[in-house]
Amino acid sequence: MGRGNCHGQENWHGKFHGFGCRMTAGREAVITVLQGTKDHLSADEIFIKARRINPDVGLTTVYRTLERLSEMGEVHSLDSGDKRARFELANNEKGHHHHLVCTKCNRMIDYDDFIDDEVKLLQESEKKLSKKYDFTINSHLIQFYGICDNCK
Amino acid sequence: MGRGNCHGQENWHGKFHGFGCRMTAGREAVITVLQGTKDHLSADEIFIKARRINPDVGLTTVYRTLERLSEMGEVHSLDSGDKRARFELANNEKGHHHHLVCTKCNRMIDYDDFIDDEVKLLQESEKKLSKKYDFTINSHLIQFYGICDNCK
DNA sequence: CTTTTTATTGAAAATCATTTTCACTAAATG
DNA sequence: CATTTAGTGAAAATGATTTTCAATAAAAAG
Ligand SMILES: [Mn+2]
Ligand SMILES: [Mn+2]
Ligand SMILES: [Zn+2]
Ligand SMILES: [Zn+2]
Repeated sequence: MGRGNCHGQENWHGKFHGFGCRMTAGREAVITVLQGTKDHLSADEIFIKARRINPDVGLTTVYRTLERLSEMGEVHSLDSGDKRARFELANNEKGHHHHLVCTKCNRMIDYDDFIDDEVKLLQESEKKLSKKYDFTINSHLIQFYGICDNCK
Repeated sequence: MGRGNCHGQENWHGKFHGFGCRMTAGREAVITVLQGTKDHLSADEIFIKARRINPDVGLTTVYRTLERLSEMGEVHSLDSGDKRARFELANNEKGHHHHLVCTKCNRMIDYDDFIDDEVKLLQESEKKLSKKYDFTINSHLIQFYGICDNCK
């Protein structure tokens, strides 16, 4: 029956190879952690979970892997207002979404409601702004800040 | 002719007093710097400019003043993607605006074009999202990321 | 104008997430 | 096997921000 890679699983080995990189045990652990959570984890939190999968992984490798994956466009680095970065897979089942950010516990809540309207408006703005300010727009950020249900 | 404070100048002494704080030479220097620039300066950049006004000001005082003013709602702390925070007066002649952020030089460019449409959409989203997610929304952030005219 | 109270200060040390260094290992290639 | 190059963990370095602490200045009280 062919050679693996059924069930829509991603060919990470191939993706890395395309960037002149190798798929290693450490990187696999980091990716497994990212695939196995709905949260927006910090490097440190990813490190702890990755260690449960492979106790040999070092924090340095977690940072390096996250940076590599960001460069490859496979991971998004998020700012929760906390001083540490948080990460999520770019291509997850959630699709394009924005975040509600709790200023008390720094939790980031996904939402994709009304996002089509938001994106449509942003695209119109982008077109006009990029012309007016001679500014090449590559991406946008929308976040709402406040207090989450847990925190009130 | 009364006692000062004509010409729409703000009564900083009174503002601080209202928060149980004192108006000092260091704080005045920081505020003067913020009032005198159109840029979005880092703490360090504010420190350097403040020193030209009052050579006795310390970097610590700059940080403390910026935090105090943020608590008072008089200063906005901004994230340029750079690792250091940038600051602007909350009540400046610019009014409510958003930013284009250059990912190459980290410059933040003000814009208020089309902002009414943006804000209107955001307010509608806010209403629905806060109900659906039981999330109390206090503020929002919109930024566009890309390459500024200087950098291309 | 004193005295007392309390906020503010600068310098130096501490914090803490992230990055860099370095000597070593593992993978790929021939 | 021999060579080349990517990847590694531990420890050290970095750099923005915060904290500590003893000294000072402003406000309030007398
Ligand atoms: Mn998300
Ligand atoms: Mn601005
Ligand atoms: Zn919360
Ligand atoms: Zn630029």
